[in-house]
Amino acid sequence: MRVLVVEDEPGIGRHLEEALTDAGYVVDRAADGEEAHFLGDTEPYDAVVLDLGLPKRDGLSILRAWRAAGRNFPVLILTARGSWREKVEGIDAGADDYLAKPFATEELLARLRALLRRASGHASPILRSGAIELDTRTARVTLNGAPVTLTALEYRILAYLMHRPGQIVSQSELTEHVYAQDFDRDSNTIEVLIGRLRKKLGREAISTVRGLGYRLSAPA
Amino acid sequence: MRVLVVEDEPGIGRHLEEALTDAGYVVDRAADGEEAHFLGDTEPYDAVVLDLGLPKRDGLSILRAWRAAGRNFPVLILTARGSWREKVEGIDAGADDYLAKPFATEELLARLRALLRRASGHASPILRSGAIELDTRTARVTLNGAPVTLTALEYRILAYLMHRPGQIVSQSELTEHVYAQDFDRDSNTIEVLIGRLRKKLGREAISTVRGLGYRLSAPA
DNA sequence: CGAGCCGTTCAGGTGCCGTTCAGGTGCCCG
DNA sequence: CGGGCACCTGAACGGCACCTGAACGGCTCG
Repeated sequence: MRVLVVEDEPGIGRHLEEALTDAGYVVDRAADGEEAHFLGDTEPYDAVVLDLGLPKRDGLSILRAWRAAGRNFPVLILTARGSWREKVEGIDAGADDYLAKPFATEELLARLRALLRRASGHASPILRSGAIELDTRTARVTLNGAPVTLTALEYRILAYLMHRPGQIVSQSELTEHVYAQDFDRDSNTIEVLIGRLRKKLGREAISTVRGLGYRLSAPA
Repeated sequence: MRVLVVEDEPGIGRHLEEALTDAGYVVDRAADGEEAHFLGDTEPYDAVVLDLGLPKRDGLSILRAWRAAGRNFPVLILTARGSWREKVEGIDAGADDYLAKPFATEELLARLRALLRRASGHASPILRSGAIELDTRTARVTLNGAPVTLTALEYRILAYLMHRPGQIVSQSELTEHVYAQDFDRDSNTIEVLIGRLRKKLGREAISTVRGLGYRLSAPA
């Protein structure tokens, strides 16, 4: 899952970046409004953490611009303590959740998980697909109840696929969501990793649709 | 386990701090309402001991604010003798237990252990994970019944891990809960201590999840 | 003041894993 | 039937996250 963090204050920003990276997300960071606007418009994020009160351009106006342009990733806004006016405006502008500063990092992680879950239409933090089960809270995967150990990248790829069960996911979509900006393109890393996932989860767990991409579970 | 003590009277405060530190907790201290509010909002405490009747800001309103913001660490409030009104209000505001002043230090420690235990979903004051057993009352650890002597920091790390069995705990999460505020970051102390724990408890007792953190007991 | 304990630092080592590469397989086209 | 393209696969590499042994230095206690 790839997340954009928009936060001008360096300290909080770095802290967020680290916490999210620790949690296994791919993180891009924007320190001012213009950069944020551009990145949110061009890169396919799975969620955005947006601080209001930025230099160069107000967070709310960026959010409205994104929504007007049809960008519909979930947005979690960070507001100053107790300023409920901002919360209301934020919700109206299209935010999905808000958190008052200062906040506990663990709470932000929990809410982010909830947003990602809701955005992909799941009710539970545990994703299931056939015999495969993935717990987004503990980053654990089991096959027929037996634990499977995955590497960090294998896990990210599987998690992305399981958020879109049955859908075809192209290789380029995968690389965009599993890596940060600027990633060398012509490489077959994804193919290798898909291969390793199949070895661990069973060949039929992931089917390939020639010319289009990959899909979870057999076409049957 | 990291605990916040909110107490304005210097004598009692120092006494509490010392007793809790002796018992192996990491203690932060707040002497007035504003500081307490801020710390509870920003730092990831495992429990809070909260005296009502503070300068600058009332304890109950702080508690309500924390709860409204979704902070759900267990809170033990200290009330004046026999003022059951405060107790009722405290429970309503989201306290988990109360203790009348003056109190016996032993009792406070016992109740705190109970709160921490409940918060992490354990029924017994004795935590078990495979062959390892940790008694939170006496701070004793045994491996296959044989006593193991741990240093203070080793014990804290192990206790935190055992409160979250099977979950991945990142290095930064460990430092946040095992040390007080402001701790020099780029250092490999945690790695060294994990290494020493493994030497005492068996290499497989703690498994490392590369890039994410550590976890108790092998995935098998 | 000296001894021992313990948390921390440092330097060097190890092994994992993301990546690359070379060659193979099977599908689709003519 | 043959060639080409998309994808697969086993092996190997190399960087970096993590490990480890040793030494340091602050602290407590006799």
